[in-house]
Amino acid sequence: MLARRLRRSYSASVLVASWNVNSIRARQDLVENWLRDQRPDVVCLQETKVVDDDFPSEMFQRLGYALAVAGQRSYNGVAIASRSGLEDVEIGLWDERPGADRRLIAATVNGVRVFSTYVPNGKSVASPDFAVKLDFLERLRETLARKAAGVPVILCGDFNVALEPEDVYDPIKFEGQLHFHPDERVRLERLLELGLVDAFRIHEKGGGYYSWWDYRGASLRKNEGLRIDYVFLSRDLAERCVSVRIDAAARRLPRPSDHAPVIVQLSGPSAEALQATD
DNA sequence: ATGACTGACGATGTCAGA
Repeated sequence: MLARRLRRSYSASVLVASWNVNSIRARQDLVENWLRDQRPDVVCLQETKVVDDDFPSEMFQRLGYALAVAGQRSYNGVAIASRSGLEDVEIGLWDERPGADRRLIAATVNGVRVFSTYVPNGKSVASPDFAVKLDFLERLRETLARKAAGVPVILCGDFNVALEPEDVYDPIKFEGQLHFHPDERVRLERLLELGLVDAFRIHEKGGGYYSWWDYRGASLRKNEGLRIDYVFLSRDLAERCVSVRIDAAARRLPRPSDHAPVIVQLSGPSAEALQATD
């Protein structure tokens, strides 16, 4: 507690996390323990898999988080939790239709526009779902261009795309396959051309760092994973990004999500703007 | 070997995930 007060008082640093939890209800205790341990200021969640009325809101309230949720029955679902308040919550892409999958939510945290997104998996490159995935990435780019131009942005989520060969455990095997097909990588690169930076790559250029490992077989033990969960920062915030880590330990806990959280630490004036006022 | 696990829904299986 003292250390946290000191950090908050003197180092002006905030933690922003993104985590595909693969069902917030199945993961409620694990997430609560993780939040108590890591104390992130802002958390973007994906694959909550629950309608809004059944979201475990009390747990987040108990821990001091304001909450914005966009869920649906069985599948998908995104949320943003913040210890610094949430304003101007918006659900969906800029041209969202009623009944669409719940895959995007945005909220403003002290002047920073925060997005939590769950990009469609695509099923396989040959599937019609792959075209839906490409279309979602394009419309996500349009949404950022229209709704968040010129303001500090944190775009978090499970993008279901590995950007670089270093982001897949076997780039030769994955080339042209789902999660590492040129069409989806180009779509994501175009989105980043709006002026967004992959926070993880600010400080780490090497391979072997992943955010997802298959539940099946020995994927985790052999570190055969994919880095498909990202925190993207607008340039002003990227300049204040002190550290980024993927909390692979959370993937090794009992009954884990198949995704690990990504945690970004920001310092400086923008961080102060994001900071809790407690 | 389009498999292996896991969760939701709601049933003793099917779909989706990545």
